[in-house]
Amino acid sequence: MFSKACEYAIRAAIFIASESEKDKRASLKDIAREIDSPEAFTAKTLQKLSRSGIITSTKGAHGGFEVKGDLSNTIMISQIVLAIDGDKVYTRCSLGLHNCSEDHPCPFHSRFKPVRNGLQQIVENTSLKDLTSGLVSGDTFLKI
Amino acid sequence: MFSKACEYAIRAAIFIASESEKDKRASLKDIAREIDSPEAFTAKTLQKLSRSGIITSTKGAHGGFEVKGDLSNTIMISQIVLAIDGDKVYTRCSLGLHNCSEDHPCPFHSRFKPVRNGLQQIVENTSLKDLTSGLVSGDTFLKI
DNA sequence: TAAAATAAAGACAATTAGGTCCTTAATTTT
DNA sequence: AAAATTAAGGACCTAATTGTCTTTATTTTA
Repeated sequence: MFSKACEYAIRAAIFIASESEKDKRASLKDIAREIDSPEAFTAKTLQKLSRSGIITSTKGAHGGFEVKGDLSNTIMISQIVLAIDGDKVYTRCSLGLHNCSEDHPCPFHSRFKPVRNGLQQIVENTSLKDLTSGLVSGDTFLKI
Repeated sequence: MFSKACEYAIRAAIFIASESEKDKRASLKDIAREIDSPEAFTAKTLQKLSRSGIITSTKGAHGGFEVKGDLSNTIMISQIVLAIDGDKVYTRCSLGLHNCSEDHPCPFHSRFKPVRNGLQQIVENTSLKDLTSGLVSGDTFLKI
């Protein structure tokens, strides 16, 4: 579904947002520990999120990553997915046809469409903040 | 979503079923041509389908692959997916947690569940025959 | 100003997925 | 019986993804 990089990115973003709510920056080391991900690889995906403007990074002592302002309310999960995996999750044909469309559908097209659209709706309508609150309340988890 | 191998398997099965309806066997060469897939690689996935009992194969001149009896009515797409990709499409956590469950959910769990279940329902309730009829009638396509 | 702490960046390595090739086995046709 | 046709199987190759390591740049603290 999502690539590993994207999975790490979403989990990392949730952790970073939860720290940002406490006005703390999250260091790469802390992130990797809290989401149980490979540090250097996670760094790469965080760089992409940073370049996409979803998070900001600061070097030096007490540096790290943060979500600026109360932005976590307006950042949608779809933005993270788009930054890392592109839009292929929503657009790709389930049977791998290159030109699958309403006009030229694969045999599975009409049945698969609701699933794909459902996924798209959910990632577009779920904010980073939505996912952060469950973590903060202790109802959801980022590792194991 | 599905692996390439699984995409080819589903497309191949649909073509084979459409030929079986005409009491013809489909040769590997024909299959690869009709679904526009790499021949040798497709052969591997057809071997898996064959070992799983979903299709049967016959060697020698005028041999090839077929769907026996009127089985294409009782073969569900889920069986093909299971034979090639296993059940991870329905079971895997969207954020990659190893033990994600109702008791220990990832932040995306509750939102993602309907999508995953929707997919499962669709592949379990769609038969090979369902997908074959659109092809036979010319309404759906297996390539490009 | 020097040292420490941190992210950025690029080169590299390992793993997995996707794909090819060649030989063998089985069946049919001649 | 010999030749032709087809799938099976194994070894191999390639590309993409995932992951590591080392150096550099930036910032803060001592």
